[in-house]
Amino acid sequence: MTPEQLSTTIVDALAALTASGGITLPDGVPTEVLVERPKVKDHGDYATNIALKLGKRAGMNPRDFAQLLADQLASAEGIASAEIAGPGFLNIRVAAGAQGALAPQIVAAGTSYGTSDAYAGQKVNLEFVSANPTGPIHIGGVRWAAVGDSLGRILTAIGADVTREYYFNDHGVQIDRFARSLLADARGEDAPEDGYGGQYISDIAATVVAKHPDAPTLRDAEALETFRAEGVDLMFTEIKKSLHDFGVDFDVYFHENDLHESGAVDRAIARLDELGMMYDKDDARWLKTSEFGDDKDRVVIKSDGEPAYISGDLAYYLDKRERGFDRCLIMLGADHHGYVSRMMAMCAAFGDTPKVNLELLIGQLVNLVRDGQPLRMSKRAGTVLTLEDLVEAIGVDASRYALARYSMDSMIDLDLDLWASQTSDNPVYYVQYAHARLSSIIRNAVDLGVTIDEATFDPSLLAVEQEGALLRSLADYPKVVTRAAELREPHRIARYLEDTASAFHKFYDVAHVLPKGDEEPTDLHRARLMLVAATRQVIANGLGLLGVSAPERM
RNA sequence: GCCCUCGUAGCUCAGUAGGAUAGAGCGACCGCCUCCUAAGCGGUAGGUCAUCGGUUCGAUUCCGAUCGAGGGCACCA
Repeated sequence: MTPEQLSTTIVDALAALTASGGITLPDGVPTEVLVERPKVKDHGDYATNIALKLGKRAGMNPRDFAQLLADQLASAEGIASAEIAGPGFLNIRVAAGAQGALAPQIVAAGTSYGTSDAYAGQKVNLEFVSANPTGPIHIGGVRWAAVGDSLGRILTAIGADVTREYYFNDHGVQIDRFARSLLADARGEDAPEDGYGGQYISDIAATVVAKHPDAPTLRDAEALETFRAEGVDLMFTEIKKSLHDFGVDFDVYFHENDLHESGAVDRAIARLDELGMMYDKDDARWLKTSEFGDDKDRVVIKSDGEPAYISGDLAYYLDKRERGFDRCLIMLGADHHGYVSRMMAMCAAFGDTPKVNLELLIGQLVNLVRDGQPLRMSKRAGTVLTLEDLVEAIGVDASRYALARYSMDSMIDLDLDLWASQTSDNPVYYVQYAHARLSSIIRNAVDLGVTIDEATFDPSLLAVEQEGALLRSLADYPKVVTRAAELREPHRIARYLEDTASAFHKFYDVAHVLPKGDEEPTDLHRARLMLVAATRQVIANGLGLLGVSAPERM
């Protein structure tokens, strides 16, 4: 019995009551009922406030309504008891057998347990990281790498056709600065005032010179072009590699330059012109974003005839839509939140629906802390904290878990000492340890001749309180995945795994799974082993959604 | 000045499709290893859910104001 099944059971009971004339619902019987896990254990396995919601509509005291529903539910299959509490809550206990039946279902479903078809048929474009190729991925971008990739996995799990996309800003002044910084380094000059510093600039410059020994001595324009082209290429390759090593691979690397060279920008502007969204003023061309909630209109073509930055965004968005994406999600740091209203306005100007066809996910920034002191970085000074630095300090698993574990709305201070520690302070180990313990039990079961078999499995044997709690936790998983996907909140998966790992450790503490000493395997051993196998599957599936490994041994 | 996010236990953070006694980990204190991994489990202590007001039968959750923290407000990219 999962919460979803219980919801259905309650809906059926409401329908039966309506049919028998016991209650009258003016708006009809709801299609689903909110079923919660009560905070207080004494309140039962599940609770619903449906009587409070519907009582008034039915013209009844909520408690009377709840009483009728409780009586009806008492005879429903899988329900052990239904009691009224407080103003009209219904506290429900599920029969032990009904709960335990889930375990073999999970084992049979395997990696597909928790997946659904909620987003089946939807083409989703997920853009994240998109760091400029002017330096290594720094700490600001790493959060999106971890969270974005995880979100991609989660959306895939609910049936979406996900394309991970990286927008490569290889056009404009930042690239010029990068090229000038490389050239200056190669010529042994100081870095330009507005340029980039750091060892990586010297390394790249040296690599370019090794390939083109005469590059520094060329005329400025030619030299710059050489360093630009080669430098961007090297940086691009390096960024791809470090992301790959982090477990993040993109389906599409989209180059901004292509938009300008292919005429896509002109086409997008022409399209908006047709829609009557453009006008000329002060020798510039403007987009009427203020008609759709932006603070003011935005310049698309500057008075000098050059396209403004937003022109690339217009073309890029249109391109995504023309490639057939129903939903375009873009993950950005808090320093970009000012773009939200203009991007939404741009979406509306094209005649699309903001927040449906285009969604901007804004996440707060990350600070690294070591020995209680924040680590400050400066691009100019070259003290850049990179993805590699983080991985070197705490490893890929801990990095990804730590970054995905918190709500994107909250700023996080990542304590490197904590996340590097191999102790219980460290949440990623707590979850991974549960998986290792589960794996160990399953390994040992083979040696002891305990096997799982759905045909002989007796769910009613899983009657200990901690077994019920663990089963209910496993039953929550599909809903957690759906919620995480719909709310774009991967951290819910991590928190869920911690809860489930906790439920397992508690179960482990009170229920010995395998036969001790010379004991012969019993049905109870086999039933518990089934629960262990189901739990391991769920934790492995959840860790998979976070891109974190599920170790067999620790 | 305007806009966005946040403010929950000593610390780091969950939770709010309005609900019953607000949760976890860490830190502190006290316990638990002849048998499946003690990277674990149990217990104690710790809160006016920033403040004030509003809506509601009911607000940590929704709305408004105030205070505090971070970020952002170009014909830059």
